[in-house]
Amino acid sequence: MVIFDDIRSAAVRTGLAAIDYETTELSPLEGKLTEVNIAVPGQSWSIPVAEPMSKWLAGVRSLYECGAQVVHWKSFFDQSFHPKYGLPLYGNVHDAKAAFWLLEPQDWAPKGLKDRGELEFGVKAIRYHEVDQRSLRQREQYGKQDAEWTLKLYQLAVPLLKQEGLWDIFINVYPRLTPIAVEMRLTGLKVDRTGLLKLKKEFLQEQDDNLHKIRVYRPGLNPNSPAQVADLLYKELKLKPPHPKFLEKGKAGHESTAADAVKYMVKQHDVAGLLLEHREITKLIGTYIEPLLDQSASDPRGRIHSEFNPIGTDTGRWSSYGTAGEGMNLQNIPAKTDRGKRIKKCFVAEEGNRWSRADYQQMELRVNAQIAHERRMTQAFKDGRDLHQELADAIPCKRADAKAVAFGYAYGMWPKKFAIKYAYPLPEARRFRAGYFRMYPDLQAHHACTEMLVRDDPWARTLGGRKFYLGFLPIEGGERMRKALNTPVQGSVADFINRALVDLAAWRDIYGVPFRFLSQVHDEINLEVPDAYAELVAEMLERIMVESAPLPDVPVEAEVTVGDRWLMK
DNA sequence: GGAGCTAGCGCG
DNA sequence: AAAGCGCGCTAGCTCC
Repeated sequence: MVIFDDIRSAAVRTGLAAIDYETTELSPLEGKLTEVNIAVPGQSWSIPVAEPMSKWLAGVRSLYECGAQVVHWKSFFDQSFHPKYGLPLYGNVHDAKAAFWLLEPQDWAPKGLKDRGELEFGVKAIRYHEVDQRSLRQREQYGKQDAEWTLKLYQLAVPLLKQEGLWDIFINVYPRLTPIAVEMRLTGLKVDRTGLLKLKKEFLQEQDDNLHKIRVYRPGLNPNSPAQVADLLYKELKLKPPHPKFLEKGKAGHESTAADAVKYMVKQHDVAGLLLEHREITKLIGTYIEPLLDQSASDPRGRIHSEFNPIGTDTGRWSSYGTAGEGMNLQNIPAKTDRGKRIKKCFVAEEGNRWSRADYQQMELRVNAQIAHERRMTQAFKDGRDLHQELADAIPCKRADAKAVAFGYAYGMWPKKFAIKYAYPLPEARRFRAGYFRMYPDLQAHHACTEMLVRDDPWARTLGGRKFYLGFLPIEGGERMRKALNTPVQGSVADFINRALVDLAAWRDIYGVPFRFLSQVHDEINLEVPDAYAELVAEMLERIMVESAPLPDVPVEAEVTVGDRWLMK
C-alpha cells in the first residue's frame, strides 16, 4: 500500500485531508466499504478496497492519525462503518455538511453534497445514477469529485464559521457528537419480543372487535379511509364538528375527520369513540409493534438499529429515522396512552444491565422564562411551585387547559386556533390568552419586543450563540415572528443536551465507565449500564445534564430513573 | 409496480 | 387573510 504513504505525506504537508467512502449499501450493518476517496488541496485519489484488507485499513487509519485535520461530508454516516473494520470512532473529524448546516440550518438550504457544490461552484455534479458502476474510471471520477468537493466546501465554510462566531461549537461539539450518534445506531435498542407478540395478539383482537362494532353502523367500512369515515360521520349520521373549519373540504374532497373533530362527536354518537380507538390501535400495531417485531427478528441480538442525525432539524434538535427497512424513528415511541405505554415497556435492558433514563424537567418553559426575563415564572421555578396549576387558578381554568395555554400561546398561537383545537368557544379561548399574559407580563413584553425587532433584525439566536437567519420569511403574516419566538427556546435546549452528551462521553472516556448510549429524545438521554455501575452513572448523568444547561436566573432540574426497561410505570 | 401526494398521528 | 414550533411514518389514494 505504497500509495497511502504518498497520500499521508501530502496530508501532513497540507495539514488537511477530506475522506469519503463508497459502500455497497447504506446500512453499516449489512454494507461493505468498496472505495475510499481522499482529497488534499490540489490532489485527489480514489482507492478501491484491496487485499490484504489489513494493509488497506492500516493505510486509511494512518490518514486519520497523521496529524492532518480530517474532514468528511456527513461524518456520522461514514464513521458508522468504522467499528466493523476495527477502525476507531474519531471525535475530532470535522464535518463539512455540519458546517453548512450551522451556517444555514433552514430547510430551504441545499442539503446534499452535490446540491451544495453546484450552488457554490456553479459546476454540474456527477450524479450517482449517471455512473456506470462497472466502469472503474467512472467510479473513480465520481469518488474523487466527492472528496474534492468536501474539501473545497470545508475551506469555503471555515472563514464563515469564524466570522459568525460558530467556530467553537463546530470544532468542539459537533465532532464529538458523531461517535455518540454512531454508537446509538450500532448498539441499538433491545426489545422484549415475547411481550410485543402478546401485545400484538391482544391489540389485534381488540381491533377486530372494534371493527365489528363500527361496521354495525356501516357494513364494509374501512375505518382507515378518511373519505369513507367523513361520509359516514357527516353525510349519513350528520354529526356536528366543534367548528365549521372541519367542514371545509380538503384536496380529496371531503370534510376533516381529524381527531380534534371526532373527539367532539363522541357525545353525539357511539361510533366516534369506536373510530378513535380503532385508529389508535391501528397506529400502534402498524407503526410500532410490527416493525419492532420484524426488525428484532432479523437482528442477532434482537435490537433495533435506527439512525440518529445530530444535524437533522432546523432548530438544532436531533432527528431519528429508519433507512431501507432498518431502524425506525425512536423519538416518537408511544408514551401517553395506556396501550402506548405498554409498547414502551417492551424496550428493555440487556441481562445484567440497567436502563438509565434522564429527562430535563419542563426545560422549554425554563428556557423561555430565561429568554423572556419573565420574573414571575422565574420565581415560581425558584420556589418549586406547580406552574400549570398556578396558571389554572389565575385564569381560571382546568390544569390541563393551562398546560395547553402555556404551550400554544407561548409561541404565538391565536385564540381562533386554540378554540378549534380544544373545542372551546372563541370568547373562552380569548379569556385564556388574556389570563395567560396577565399572569406573565414580562412574557407579553417579550412578544411585543420580538415582533418589533424581527422586522429589522432577521436573526434568531440560542442562548449559546447559535443563530438562525429568518430573513427569507416575510415580515408580515406572523411566521417570522413565531419562529423568532420558538427557535431560540427549542434551539437552546438542543444545545444543552448536546453539551451534556459530549461531557458524558468525555467522562466515560476518562474514567472508563462501561455504559452505552442508546438514544436521545430532545430533552432525554437513555443509557444502558452494567448493574454494578448503575448508581454511579445515574448520579453523574443528572449532574452533567444540570451543569450543561447554565441558565443565569432559572434553576434547572433533571430527573433520572433507573430500571430494567425504558418505561417502568 | 413504484413514486408522490394527502390526511392523520406518534413524540418533544 | 391568516397566524404555536420541531420531527418521521403509515394507509389510502392517484398517477404514470
